[in-house]
Amino acid sequence: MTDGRSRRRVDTRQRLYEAAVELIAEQGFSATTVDDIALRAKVAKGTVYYNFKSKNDLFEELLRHGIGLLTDAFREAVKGLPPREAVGALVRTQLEYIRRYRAFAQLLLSEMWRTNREWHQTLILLREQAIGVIAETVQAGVDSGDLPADLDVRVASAALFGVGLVVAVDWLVFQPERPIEDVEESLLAIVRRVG
Amino acid sequence: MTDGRSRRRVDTRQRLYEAAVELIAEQGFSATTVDDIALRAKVAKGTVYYNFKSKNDLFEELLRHGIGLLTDAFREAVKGLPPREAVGALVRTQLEYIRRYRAFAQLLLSEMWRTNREWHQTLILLREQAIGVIAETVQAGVDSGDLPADLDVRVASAALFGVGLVVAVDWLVFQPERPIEDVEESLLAIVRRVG
DNA sequence: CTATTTGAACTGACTGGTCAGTCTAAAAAG
DNA sequence: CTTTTTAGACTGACCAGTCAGTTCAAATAG
Repeated sequence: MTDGRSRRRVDTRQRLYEAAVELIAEQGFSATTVDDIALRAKVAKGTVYYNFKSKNDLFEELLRHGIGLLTDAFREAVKGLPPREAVGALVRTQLEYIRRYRAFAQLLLSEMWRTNREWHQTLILLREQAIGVIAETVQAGVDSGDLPADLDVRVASAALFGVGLVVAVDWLVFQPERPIEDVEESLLAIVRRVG
Repeated sequence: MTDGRSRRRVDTRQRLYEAAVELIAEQGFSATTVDDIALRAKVAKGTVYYNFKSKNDLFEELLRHGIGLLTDAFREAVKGLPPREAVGALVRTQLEYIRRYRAFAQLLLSEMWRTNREWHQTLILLREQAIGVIAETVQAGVDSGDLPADLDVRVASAALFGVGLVVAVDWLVFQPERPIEDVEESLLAIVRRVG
């Protein structure tokens, strides 16, 4: 499990993830070649195909991996918090995540609303997963009376997720010099109605 | 060029725009081939190259065309309106625009925050153009005291633009059966703090 | 301790297909 | 007449995926 062999393999896969995520964030999936990815990961092309069954497969696993980290962070952030504070915690967690995994967030923003791609079904599932955690929190808020009873939980949660993504990525791409506090404040100001 | 002598040519270009925008919205720029575009536009491949100097060029002109329409609509919408109502009018206009030019909005959402593509500079300029109109309105609101004086006009305008885009496209892609009124309401609820 | 074996991990040249862009000659439109 | 469109063959670059061969690290034997 953790002997030298598999440690090496895990390491290689990690390097491939990192190379792929950066390139795809910048150029998009189709414009990124497997040779590019291998080159940036400092690995032979064959190694990519030893570790993943196709370019598509690499990308799907990448999506799973990245969104898995995000939903874990969400769950951790709201654990034991009362509804009112929980929504704020989700926003801060998302922002923190996007700052840390900037390239992944950029990639997600670009590919999330694309239909007609092989991985679209996977993405729908993963989206459900992430928004699901938000929805639980929002629902708890509605139940406890902290949030308005007529709030459409599904729509509000999806909007919350999308808004955070777009505002944060816009910040990273077009105004990276602004401190994160400003962005957090803007985002919370926009979202205060819901949260 | 557009003075009636070439009505036929304008028509062909329009058909090419429409074909390209749909395909690129679904699949992305790189995954869309020139042959596909020509086929869908019911035009010979050579005609594409008679009208545009390259695939890239076609795409850039498409961006200019689409964002031009949006900024025109923005300007028209706020003409003569007091600041308070003007922001609401912008939101409604953007939503209306996205409903009408769904594919273009989807494409914009996917390509807007991509760096390292040939058209990135063009996109920055066009973004400035659209957000500029919003910023004028927001600034007028701040000046007139309708909006808080400490509001960062630039950030707020960019957020407004991005939020509208992502919420509307999310609606079109994932919940198309919902009536537009719901979405407008959600969006206005989210944005009420700013507008 | 050193030598040998094993299978997992990795390599990179190669293949078959795809695609942007070119070109032609001729037809259609205005 | 000129401008625009057609049909489609062609080229050269590029690229996903393959595969026969190599390296490596750990296990086992001597």
